[in-house]
Amino acid sequence: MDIFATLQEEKGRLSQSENRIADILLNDFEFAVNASIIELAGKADVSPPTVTRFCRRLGCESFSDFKVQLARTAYIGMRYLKPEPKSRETGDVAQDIITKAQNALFLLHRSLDHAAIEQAVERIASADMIYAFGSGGNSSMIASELQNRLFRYGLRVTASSDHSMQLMMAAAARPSDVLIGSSFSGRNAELVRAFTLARELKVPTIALTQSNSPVAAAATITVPVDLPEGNNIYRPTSTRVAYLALLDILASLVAYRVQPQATVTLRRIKQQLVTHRDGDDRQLMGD
Amino acid sequence: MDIFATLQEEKGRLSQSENRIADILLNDFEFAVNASIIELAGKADVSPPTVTRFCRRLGCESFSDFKVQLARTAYIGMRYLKPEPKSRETGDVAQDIITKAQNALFLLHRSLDHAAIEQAVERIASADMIYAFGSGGNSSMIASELQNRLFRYGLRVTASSDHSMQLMMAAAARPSDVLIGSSFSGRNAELVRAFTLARELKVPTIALTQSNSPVAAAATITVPVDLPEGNNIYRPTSTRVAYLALLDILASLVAYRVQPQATVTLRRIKQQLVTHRDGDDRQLMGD
DNA sequence: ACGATCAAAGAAAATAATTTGCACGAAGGC
DNA sequence: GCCTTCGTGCAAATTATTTTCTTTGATCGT
Repeated sequence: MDIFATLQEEKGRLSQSENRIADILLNDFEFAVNASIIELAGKADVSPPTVTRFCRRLGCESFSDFKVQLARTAYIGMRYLKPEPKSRETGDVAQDIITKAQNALFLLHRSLDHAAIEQAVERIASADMIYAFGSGGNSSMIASELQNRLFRYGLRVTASSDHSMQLMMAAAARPSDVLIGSSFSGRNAELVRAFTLARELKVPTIALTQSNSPVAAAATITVPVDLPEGNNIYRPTSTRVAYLALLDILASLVAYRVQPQATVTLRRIKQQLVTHRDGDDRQLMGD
Repeated sequence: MDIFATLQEEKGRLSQSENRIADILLNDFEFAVNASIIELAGKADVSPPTVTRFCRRLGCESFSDFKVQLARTAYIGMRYLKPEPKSRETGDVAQDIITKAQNALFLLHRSLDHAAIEQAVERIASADMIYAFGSGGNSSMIASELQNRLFRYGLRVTASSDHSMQLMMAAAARPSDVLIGSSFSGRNAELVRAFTLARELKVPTIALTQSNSPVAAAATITVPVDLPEGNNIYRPTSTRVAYLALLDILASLVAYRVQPQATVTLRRIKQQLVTHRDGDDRQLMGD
């Protein structure tokens, strides 16, 4: 499916020569994608047949198939290695932001934990009440977004970005409910406290956060999101885009799970909007 | 730079045979990217040399160069033509959402109106007060996100998703201020009303919305966002991701414009967070 | 209307790239 | 220590691609 993923897997089993080829792919990808098999072989100090065999090993039909696969994946996947943007021109800034966002999506996709997602979906879809917690701009957006998405499917949900409220809500929750908490850093101490309280009360909790973090440790189910961040403080957060995509995935799966209910509720909301001719109605639904 | 952009430009000047080749690229791109020159020529009912000439015309060195370029761009750009996702399996749903989001970013990037962005940035950076308006879940998120981003640079900004408040705020605004309104559909009547009022009061307005829409028409500056939407009502909104990226672009450019001020304010905010050891502090800043 | 001129496109030949088959040598197991 | 297996390169065979040359058909001026 994806060359670099395969390369990762096979890495250990590669021979010396094959490793030299792999190094070129990783280090001078631009060259690799444009080179002929002979040029590539020359640079790696191996014979062309070795390159062919290498391609086969990675699951490609032929060398040219390999190049196409490579070009495909890498347009997205390799840009991370590039340094900071060239200038402050509109075009460059835009390119940088867009590319990083696409990359974040790419990395998210590659690192998704399907089992965790399925567990989380199961819990959410069957909960009597859903509490969505998150603070600090980014995560509070995620929390309210969760509410925004889930209520449409006829689920009972509330969001809070207020630490004190979160604690009180956690105290009020029951084992048939679920707490979903988002923390980009995984170090939101207040959220950990709420999760710990929930655990004592046997209320299941779902964390959307970095793995190996305090928040992750405190949760029943962790859906991990592990992405590198850029270091330009003015330049934000391709991570946020990844979180939104993850939310979309979760919400879509939940929707499928509760479908009959969802269809009815959506119809009712739509009815409501059309009746009132709200300007943004199409978006609210087409969302 | 980008094969499909070039194809667009050259379109008119292509001969019959070359047009047949172009059609195959557009319609059966999967085939085109995997085929040899002979297969492609066969399918287009032309001779291999014609294909070579076609590639050259599009600015490529050779046929294989062409295939690489094609694979590169198209991994992102062409998936729109594909029908709905295959199943409701976690993996397929995830793939669909991620791909659509990446596509939205790709399309956004291609359609960005640099001039409009620069005008908007200029207005925002020099405004005495910024009012960010948006309603209905998606756009209200954009509005609060604008606030979340801009206050960090030491700008005076408030956000509202409340129609009545928006009208009142518009009435209170001055010509040295600016109103920024987001509407995914471009048909938010209340926002149009606020913009119209602002125009009477000579308060400049910036719309983030579809071009050729009522909201766009009512605004002083329109930063257009024109993207196709999927039609699965459970499946949301790669558009939102595009809006967020656009916001990032605007905010980053504004930040550069007001940099000295921004650095000071950011330092102060960070100080504040570190002092209070808020869990998510890194994110708030790394944002 | 006729011929000159030119662009477009294909056929065949030339070239280049890629793959296959085979043989050799080194590493590791018996 | 021998045999097996794997990795590798060489050379030949195959295949793909490009170049060159030629034909076709259209356009334009006389």
